Amino acid sequence: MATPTPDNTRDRLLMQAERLFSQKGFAAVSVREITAAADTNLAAINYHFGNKMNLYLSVFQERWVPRAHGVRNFFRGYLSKKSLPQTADIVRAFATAFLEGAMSDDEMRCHINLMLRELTHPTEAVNIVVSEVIRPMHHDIREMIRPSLPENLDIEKLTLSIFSIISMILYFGFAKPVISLVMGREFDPQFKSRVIDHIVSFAMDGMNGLSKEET
Amino acid sequence: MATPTPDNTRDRLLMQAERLFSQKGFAAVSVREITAAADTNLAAINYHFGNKMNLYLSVFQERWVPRAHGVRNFFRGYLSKKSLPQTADIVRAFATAFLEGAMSDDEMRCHINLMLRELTHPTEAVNIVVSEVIRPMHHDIREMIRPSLPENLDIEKLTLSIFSIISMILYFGFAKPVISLVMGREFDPQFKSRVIDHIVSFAMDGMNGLSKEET
DNA sequence: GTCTATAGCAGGATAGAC
DNA sequence: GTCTATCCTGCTATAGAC
Repeated sequence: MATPTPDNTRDRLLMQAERLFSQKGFAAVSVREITAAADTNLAAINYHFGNKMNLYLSVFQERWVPRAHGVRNFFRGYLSKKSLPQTADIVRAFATAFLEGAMSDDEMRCHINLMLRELTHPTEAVNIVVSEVIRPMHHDIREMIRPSLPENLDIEKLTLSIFSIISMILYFGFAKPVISLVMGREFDPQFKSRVIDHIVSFAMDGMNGLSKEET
Repeated sequence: MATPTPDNTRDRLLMQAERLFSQKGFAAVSVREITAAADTNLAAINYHFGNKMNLYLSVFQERWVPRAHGVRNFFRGYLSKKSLPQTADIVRAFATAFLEGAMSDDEMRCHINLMLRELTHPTEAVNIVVSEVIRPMHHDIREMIRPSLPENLDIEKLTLSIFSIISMILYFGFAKPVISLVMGREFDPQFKSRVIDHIVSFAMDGMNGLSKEET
């Protein structure tokens, strides 16, 4: 099975809570709904996590962060096939890790939804998201790309470009339904790889500007 | 005053509802909170809108859509200064309309939050968002840019590029706090105009690929 | 149109048996 | 660790006075 149901109550609660929170948001999910989905009793959340908010934070600590590390490892594994990765390889690895690697569509949607919710409407969990994942991710990419670029490069420009790449990957990840609607095309594997090609070529051309001297 | 308090109860409800829904989301806001903020009684929402969900939809119809049209008008006004707008002008007008034109920071944040929430967690309101705003916006931009591009252009590529531009503008709009955190820099007007310059140059270079012949 | 009062129910949390 | 029973608060929605 892709996601075997844990035999331990605490883990079942975490798993179902993550699924439901990512679909509906913190406020829209009741503890009754979670405990029913996890096939246990109403008191289980308070016993294992103290309260609902603490369960939400635990979802980030114990499920979201490890999965983000999974994406990071997929990204690194994808890159390690190349002996001397060029910038295009790095961007492709990153886009691939998010859009078709590392996990199933549903899992990715769940993962991105939780993150987006925290970015648009921060709770305490945003600190985990930024410090454990977003900041290290930026650091990784920046240091990987930097060697291919001029030494006197404006670091701020590079960082803005990385944000641009992330913005595209996130948007093409979460706005799939809208994109399908506007383009009149299913988001099937063929289209997905077309999107990745687009992101890579758009980003590579976009980053050309980094090497140009500008006053 | 920037946002004069309407003397009519219905409009006060719409105004406060929009503010609160955009900050916390539909489920996290209670009708008590809205009616209190609108300085009226608990029954007012049911009287004027029937129920809470209908109030939410009315916010989109009567406040969100008109404001989106305001952004569109700002965009067009900005462009009309140029007699023959080039693609760079169009992208700059679009980014400027979202990031520093048309409305205050708070109003823009409110506007984008409502939209993002619908894109990531659609309710009935997503139909309004896509059909009234996103689709027409794509159409406008596509038809404006097209004359500067080769006739045999792959329309799908152009559409993907427009999505990329939108993704950057949205991301730089909603992830401001995270960007400030990662870059260690305030999102002041100076930085904002730097961001717009970045988006324009990244997008222009990114779209270079459109003219190139590719098999 | 506006308000008070309240019905009727779902929410999170807890106590205490097993 | 697990469960049932229950508390009490807060919710949406409505009835009916003014």
